Amino acid sequence: MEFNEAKAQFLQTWGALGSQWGINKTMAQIHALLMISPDSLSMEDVMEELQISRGNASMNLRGLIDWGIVYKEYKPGERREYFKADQDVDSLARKIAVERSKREIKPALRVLEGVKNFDETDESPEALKFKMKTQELHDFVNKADTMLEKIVNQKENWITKTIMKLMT
Amino acid sequence: MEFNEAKAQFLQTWGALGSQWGINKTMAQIHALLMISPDSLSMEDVMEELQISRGNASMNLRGLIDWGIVYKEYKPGERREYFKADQDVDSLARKIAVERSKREIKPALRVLEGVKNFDETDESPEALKFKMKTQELHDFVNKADTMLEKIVNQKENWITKTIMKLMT
DNA sequence: TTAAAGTTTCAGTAATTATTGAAACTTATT
DNA sequence: AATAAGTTTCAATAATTACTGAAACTTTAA
Repeated sequence: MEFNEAKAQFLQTWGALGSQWGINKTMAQIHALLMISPDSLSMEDVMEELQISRGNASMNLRGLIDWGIVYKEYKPGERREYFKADQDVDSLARKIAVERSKREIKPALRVLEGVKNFDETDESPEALKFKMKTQELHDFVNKADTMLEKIVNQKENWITKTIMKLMT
Repeated sequence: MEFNEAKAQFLQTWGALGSQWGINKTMAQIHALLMISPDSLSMEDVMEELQISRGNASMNLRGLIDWGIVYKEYKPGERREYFKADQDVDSLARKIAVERSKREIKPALRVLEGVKNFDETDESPEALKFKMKTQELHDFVNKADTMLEKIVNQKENWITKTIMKLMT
């Protein structure tokens, strides 16, 4: 296997993994590309490598910057912007976890809170079961979220550290 | 807020959460519906409640059974099949975690393994960086997967137990 | 062995999500 | 202040993914 083949397969796989985990394919691929590039890349470079349009590149680069995992870089004397991926895999994962908690888990928790005690007077079996189950789910999602926070808040190398703790 | 409103909102939210986490909306909604139902439901019931077609109901119920989180039930004397959700939220999450690891993480790991040592002789800066980064990512994904396994293998109430351990 | 009750499959269609490409906008340079 | 280099936006379109509905299939029971 030579370099370009390996690279294509990697970009492909990382893109697929991304879309399974809620990040769109192109965004994941751009990120992968920036991660393996020794130097930062211009938007043109990204468009060229991944064969995507300017609009697509622009939107997804912005998305990555919003996630806080890609930075703009300005080269002295150069007009155009260059992009660079956060090189630390741990910090990458930490940021993703924090963002997804904020964007998805926290809002869902709020809905569950609202819904679980909807009408104190309704004591039909359906209503009781509903209250019970939504309470349970709320507690569960809440615990999972708390766990995520704890894992993520170990300063560096959190995965290793957490595995260590779990080794008992 | 009265029951039906709360229920609709819950089904809605759980469906959205599902699709963000890689389970399709209808599948997540059927599952949610079965979880809050005091009795098991027939396919007709599910179709009726969620206003979906027979084909859709059939496929997604099968999907849920494949995930191992919904069971068929046969009522004595009755011809039709009834469906029932696993009632234990912990075991639900555990099964999802195990399945997703099997279906998505493990295959991605295999690709990363294949790709990270593609051509021993290529020592261009691009190739070196690529090797380094894919190695790093492989190690990371592998550790995350191991962590998931460890968390999941604590027999019951794994979230609570894991949080306890992390309390240090 | 036939009919009735129920379930599955899948081609066609609908809904959703991602992408393009060109125009509008911004910023720097002469 | 006009031009050039670069970036962003967004309506139109393409690609993907999910859903329908009817036909084919299976199982049970008369």
